[in-house]
Amino acid sequence: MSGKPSRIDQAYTALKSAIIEQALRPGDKLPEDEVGQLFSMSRTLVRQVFSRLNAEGLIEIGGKRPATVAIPSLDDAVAAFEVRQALEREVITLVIKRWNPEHKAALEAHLAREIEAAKAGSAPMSIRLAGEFHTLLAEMSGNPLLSRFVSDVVSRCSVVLAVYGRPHSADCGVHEHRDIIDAIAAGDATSAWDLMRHHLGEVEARALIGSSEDSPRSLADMLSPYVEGGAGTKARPAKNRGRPRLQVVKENR
Amino acid sequence: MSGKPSRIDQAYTALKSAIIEQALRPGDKLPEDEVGQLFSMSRTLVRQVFSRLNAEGLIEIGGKRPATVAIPSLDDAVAAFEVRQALEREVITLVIKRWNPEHKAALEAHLAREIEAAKAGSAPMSIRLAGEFHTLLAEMSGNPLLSRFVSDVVSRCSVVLAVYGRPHSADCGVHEHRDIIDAIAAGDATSAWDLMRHHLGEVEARALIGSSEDSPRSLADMLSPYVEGGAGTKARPAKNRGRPRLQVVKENR
DNA sequence: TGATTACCTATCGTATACAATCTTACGTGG
DNA sequence: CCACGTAAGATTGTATACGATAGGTAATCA
Repeated sequence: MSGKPSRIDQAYTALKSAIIEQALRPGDKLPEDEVGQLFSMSRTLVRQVFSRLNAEGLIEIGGKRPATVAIPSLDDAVAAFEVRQALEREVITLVIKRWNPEHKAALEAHLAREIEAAKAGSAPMSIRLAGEFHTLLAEMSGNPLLSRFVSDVVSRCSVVLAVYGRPHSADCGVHEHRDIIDAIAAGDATSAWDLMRHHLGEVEARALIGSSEDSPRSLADMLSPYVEGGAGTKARPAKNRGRPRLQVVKENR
Repeated sequence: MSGKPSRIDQAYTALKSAIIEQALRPGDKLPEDEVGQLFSMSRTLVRQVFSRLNAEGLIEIGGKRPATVAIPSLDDAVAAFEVRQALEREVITLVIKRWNPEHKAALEAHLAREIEAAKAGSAPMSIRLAGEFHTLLAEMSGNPLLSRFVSDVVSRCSVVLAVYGRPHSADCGVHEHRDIIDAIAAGDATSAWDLMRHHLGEVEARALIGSSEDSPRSLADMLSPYVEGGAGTKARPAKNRGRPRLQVVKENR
């Protein structure tokens, strides 16, 4: 599909995935040079990556402190779901308008993967796929801008879930995805809207207390599955050698 | 209001204004170091500014050529207005829900400025105020994320107008703004939606042929009203002196 | 022993330096 | 006169260097 994702894109995707799958948790610190070493790039590029992540509300940068994984306020959470409702409503309208068999096939395939992940009990995978269901739907709207906005707001909602959601219940109602697909396939916009509203309401309702214990690990450990090559312990540009000083960066507060 | 807008913010605002008011026209080139000299900052910071402008679809960066003011495709244009409809519908819903006298006063004041600008025949001012009416409304929704999205999409629509719109007709129906305020004040969501839909339809309808003549000028001339201090001919950090080599950068193609 | 202060390290903000690549202009050959 | 190849210049991509500042740590004093 995409010819050559730049290193920036790779790091961006890796960090985004790590945050959404909750390998990095809200409040975790992300020092620029450490991340740079992990991805074998200079702070200049890390900064660009951070800039993008910040624009999507996934991390917070600015005040000369290290960047941190975002901790959305309750207001932010409500706002995100409010906007999400409006956007996904439009998505449904457009998808129904442009509905075709390929769309159905793609959604069915995705749903199958969701079910599989749920059966396997893979929480990170489930979380990721649940979000991707909505971005996939958005892409079918044929409106790239809408798609971008939805992707953005879905990311924000994922972080909200990480902060306020119950630890593990993020299977996001695969059932409900099933019903939404059917309603869209039937061309029934009204009931699809209702289903989506109910579905997002359910997701939002999981915004309750969700204190999860802290187990401090190193940034390298948390990110290693996402770094190309599997770890940050090789392919460094022959500088700053020795033990890479990857220590506890986890924020315990 | 805001304590200290950083130099980055100033440059961002200046360039955004210049683009929206069509002092910079789609296709115009924006070399990093030249812009940096105009705003007395290094390319590093210019890059951050460009990154933000790019995220909002105002300029295009990337392929190792100079950044250019964006030229949205027709598809982009349609997409922007589609999303805008959905977002502004939600705005109306929320504003009605939180309606209070201060909101009315602020909108009336803004409308007065719009009328004044229209009477004075100041096209750039009119264009800017017409857009700001919608962002102002969005801010009253009390949802910062929605506000950001609306601001983003309104910017995109402004550029679309610059590319496809008729040269001067951008007074954006002050009348219609009047009616929308009234409908919201009356708490009549349905008719406010209709009015907004019609209004945006009108704006979108101006996307016809809009060939405007080219009159090559220097980037410094085009931007000088937006640079703090009024011109880029002073306060440069004691380097690269002499005549600043500001030549024709206008893209004529 | 507890609070306070001075220092010191970590980390970021900004500028600059160097390398890669595209654009443009010019000269040469058909 | 036009097409094409080559070289010079302009412009961006990436890395590094330097200065500023916040936060933590340890030593000091009551």
